[in-house]
This record gives sequence, structure tokens and C-alpha cells, in this order.
Amino acid sequence: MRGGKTPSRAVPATLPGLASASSASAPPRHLPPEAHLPQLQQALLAWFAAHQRPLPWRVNYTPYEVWISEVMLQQTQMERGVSYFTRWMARFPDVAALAAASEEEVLRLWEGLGYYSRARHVLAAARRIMDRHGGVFPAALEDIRALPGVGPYTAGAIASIAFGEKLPCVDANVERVVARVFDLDTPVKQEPAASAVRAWALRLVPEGKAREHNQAMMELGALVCGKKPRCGACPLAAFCISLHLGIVDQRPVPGKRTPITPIEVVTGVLRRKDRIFVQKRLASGVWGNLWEFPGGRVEPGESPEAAVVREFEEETGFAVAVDSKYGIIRHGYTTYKITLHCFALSLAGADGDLEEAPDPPVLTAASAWRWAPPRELEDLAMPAAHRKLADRIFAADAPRRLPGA
DNA sequence: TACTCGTGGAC
DNA sequence: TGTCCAAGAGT
Repeated sequence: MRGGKTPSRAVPATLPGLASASSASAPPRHLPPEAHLPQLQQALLAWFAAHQRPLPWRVNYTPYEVWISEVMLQQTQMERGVSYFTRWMARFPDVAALAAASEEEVLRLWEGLGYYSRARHVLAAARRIMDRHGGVFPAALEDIRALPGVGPYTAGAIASIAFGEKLPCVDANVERVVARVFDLDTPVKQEPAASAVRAWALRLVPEGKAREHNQAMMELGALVCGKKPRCGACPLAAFCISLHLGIVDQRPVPGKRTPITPIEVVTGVLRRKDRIFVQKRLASGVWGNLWEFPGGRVEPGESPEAAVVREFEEETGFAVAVDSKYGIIRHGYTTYKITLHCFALSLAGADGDLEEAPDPPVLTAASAWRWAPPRELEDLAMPAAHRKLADRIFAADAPRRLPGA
């Protein structure tokens, strides 16, 4: 909010469980949160009981389901996770089923969610649970925390939501809620605010209600106390210091942002008869172990056509020629925004109807390769931009079945 | 501490 | 179209 304008979103003069103000236009009474923790906790729990969304992982609360849902929802919007979670549970109903799966299949079910190391870690953790915990999900916080891909947040979430331990979950929602209610005036992800958030989050957890409370804090952050807060609907409005001070819009204090770099990238679809060349990316780095069409960055001053021929030769040893341009796909990831130029390629000097297979590629940026019929591309996990391209090219021969629908 | 690691929704 | 950013973890 700029220019000192009074917030138009009024707090109701009468709040649940509070005496109404003497005048209808009087500002709401403020109850300092530190001195009213039990009331705050109760208001939050009551709100959650009435307003929580029905979600598939809020049915059984098994450690396995809580774990998978928490990892899937890292840096992912809740609504988006539902279809992935449902499909996952149908295929991998328990730790043993997951541990027995191939990484290829796990990545394929994860395709589109991003941050693919999460999927590789989840599989590694499932196998560790089979090996070291007899197939039973560990209940001790330190054992949970030791699982691959389980950090402080996820460990606390599993321990509290699945096992009922009195621990806080501190995610971006909780950081935002705490920063507003307690008026933290420095960036929440850095010290000293980070420690203050953890301390308040812990003090807020009511005895015996960790599961409900922690989910309530996050649900409140998602539904009410979001980027644009709806303080008129907030059960914590009476306690919120920054609301009382009229500076809710200044909390939380934003941290540093990394600039977004635009880059030009090319990729080539090399077809030979009815097959397409794809390669499997290395395990490390972006899109680790996913399949892709070869390609790379356009050098300064280089044309996209020249770049795709050069990149293809560098990565596979194949001499290729550009047949045509499919078009451009715009895509972004974290700190980059990509303009992807997509080309149809053929082997240079070949007529495309070669009976004998070409020499094997000499891979420099991949661990495996394949000449795949179009329909088999459906079974390979690919980065979103390459999946888009595959869909665009092969929509006629191979209608998509995943994900979502 | 600071950077990397994806993607798509909301505005 | 641009910008922020969402139930973070690993290095």
C-alpha cells in the first residue's frame, strides 16, 4: 500500500468471542498475541475446523502419505499437487511398492512438477526405509530427518502431522503469518527474523494439537494470509500486531531477489524413418536423468540454425542438417527465461530411408540414448518444454495420456 | 550464506 | 507480457 492510504479492508467491529466495541466505527480491540496465546490457538483451530479444504492426504494421515504429500508440495501450489498425489498413490500405495519401482517410472509420474531431485530422493528414501527400518516408516525425528530429501520443514511436518509430535512446521506460509502477527521487521528468511519465526512457531503449537495446528497455520497462509491478505476473514485479526498498526501490507519484509536472465536455446528433433533420437541427461544438474532432444545455448552472434547443428554434433557426434523450424517455445525456470528454438533435423548425407542403422552416437552430455517411436516418448520423463514440443509434433500419431487427465 | 534446482498460477 | 512466488533441500 502506497501513500499512507487507510486500508479499505476493515476488521469487523465484532469478532468471534470478543466483546463488541462501544461504537460501530471504533477500531477493533487489539489483543497482543504474546499475552493471548491460548485464545489465538483456539481461534485458529476453530477456523481450521470450519474452513479447511478436503484433501486426499487429510484422510488417513499415514506417515507415507504425509511424507509424499509434503515432498510433492514443496515449492508447489496445493491444487496442483492433488492430481499428482492421487495418481502416485494408485501406483505406489506404500513404501514397499515405491522402493520396488524403477527410477524411470518414478520420474515419469513426477514429470511436470519440477525439482526432479525430489523424486530421486523419495525413491532413495523408500529403499532406505526398506533396508534400514524393515519397511516401517521411522517415527523418530532424527531418523526422519536423515532420509534423503527430508529437510527441517518436512521432518517437522511428518513428525507432527503423522506422529503428533509437538513441533512446529515452518514453511513460507508460517513465515508470512508469524511475520504479520508478530510484526517482524526484517526479511523472514534471514537472521535474526528466521530464529524469531521458529521460536514463535514453536510457542504457538498447542499441547496435543500439533497435527491440526500446523496444518491450520499453513492453510491460513494459503487461504487468508496470502500475498494479498484478506484480514476481514482472518481468525487472527484481533491478535495481529501489523494489522493493528496498519502495516500488514509491509509484512513480511521481502528478501533479496535474484534477477532473471533471458537466454536463447535450441533443440533438434532428429527423425530417421519412424524413430526419433532422444538422450538421457546426466544425473547431476538441471533435469537430471530426464530424457530430451539434444540441444543447447545459442552463442553470441550465432544463428539458431547454426547453433542446433553445432550442439547436436557436440553432444552426439551426428552430422545433421536442418530440415525445417517447428517454432519457438517460451519457458522459464527459476532464474532463467528461455526462448527455445525447435528444429526438425535429418542426418546429413543420408536420405532418411536408410535401411541400416546409423553409427551409434558419441554422447558428451548424456548417459543413454534411444531411437524411439513417437508413442514411446510418452513413457519417458521429459522436461516440460520438451514435452510441449513432443506433444506439438506428435499429437496426431500419439495423443497424450499423462499427466492430469 | 548464497546459489541451484522447475513449473505454472495469480495478478 | 512481466513479475512474483508456492507445504524447501542440497551444496
